[in-house]
Amino acid sequence: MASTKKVQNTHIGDQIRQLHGALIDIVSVMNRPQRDEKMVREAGISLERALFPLLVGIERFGPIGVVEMADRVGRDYTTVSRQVAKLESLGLIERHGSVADRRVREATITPKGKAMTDLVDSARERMGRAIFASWEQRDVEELVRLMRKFADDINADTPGSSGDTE
Amino acid sequence: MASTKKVQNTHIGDQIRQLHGALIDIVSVMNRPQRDEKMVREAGISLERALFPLLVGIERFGPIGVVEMADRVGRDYTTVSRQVAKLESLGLIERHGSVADRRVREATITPKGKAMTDLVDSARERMGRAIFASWEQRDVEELVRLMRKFADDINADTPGSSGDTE
DNA sequence: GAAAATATGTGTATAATGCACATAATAGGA
DNA sequence: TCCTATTATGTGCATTATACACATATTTTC
Repeated sequence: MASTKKVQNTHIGDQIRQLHGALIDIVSVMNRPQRDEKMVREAGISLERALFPLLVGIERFGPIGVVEMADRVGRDYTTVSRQVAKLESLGLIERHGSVADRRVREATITPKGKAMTDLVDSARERMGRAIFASWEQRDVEELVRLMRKFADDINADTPGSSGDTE
Repeated sequence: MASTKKVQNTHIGDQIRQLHGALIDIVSVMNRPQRDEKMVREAGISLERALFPLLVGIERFGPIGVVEMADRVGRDYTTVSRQVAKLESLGLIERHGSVADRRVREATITPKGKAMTDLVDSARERMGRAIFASWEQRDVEELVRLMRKFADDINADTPGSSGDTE
């Protein structure tokens, strides 16, 4: 029991390091703003760098309030408040007071905003297809399954929005 | 839900969407600055938000020049130039002219900087252990293997540093 | 060796960010 | 019910981050 556990402990430490390394590499590619921005600019629309993640987040998680969104992107909610207002003024999102809680002004993507995220989505899908073309179907399925599981667990492990203040 | 395998094209599109969603969730957790910053602050050191990714990148990829680093984090190299200079003035990294190319001033992490990244590393390992405690050993191995494979392929697919400049 | 390309750095204007503070709505207890 | 604490949102303001224009040093190419 003891010796097995010990070996396993060092092993999992190594695995966590490897996993983190892979994530850094992936995010590194995702971070290159040229891809998204260039594409969007070619579509005749210009959007500030910091606004894009918010637009994508609203498309994905909307209707969503400012505070929850801020927690997701890891920025102060006052910052997000301004940026969401900007997205609204650009006509890319809409906001309506929540019926359940009238303090919340829930943001939803508009068709105009959706058109922009669709552009990026299709580009991402093209890239994904190119990458997975050489993969075993089973490996793709496993990657999706395990990545989803990992995301769920890491989210569950995190106290989320309320436990981490200060 | 739908009958599997039949239309592989739509299936892979769906898988890519799921994968992207999982990645967003994971990055969302990684993005929460509270964890890293709070920990570092508790260690008696205060470090600006934007400097941390650079420090981690230098620890991981160093010795590395400004331009390559900028490409990795997706910021203009003039921005990175200033921030790397700041890290240097804080004694967290060192820079020496490359012998192969004297234009390049390669940045390397110092023991003081390493102590900071080690703090975060150990916190990440603790979190990872907590999450994977309930996982099948085989699933962990598969996640690591496939995530690494995915990172490699996505990096290979990307033209890298030079092919994307406007 | 001259010209083009590359790595780095600085000046400057603009955008982003966060803190202090304010307002409105909800929740919970007396 | 009223009173207080909490939460969601927004604004004023100072600071930081960012990127473009420009400059310098070095390498590469022809």
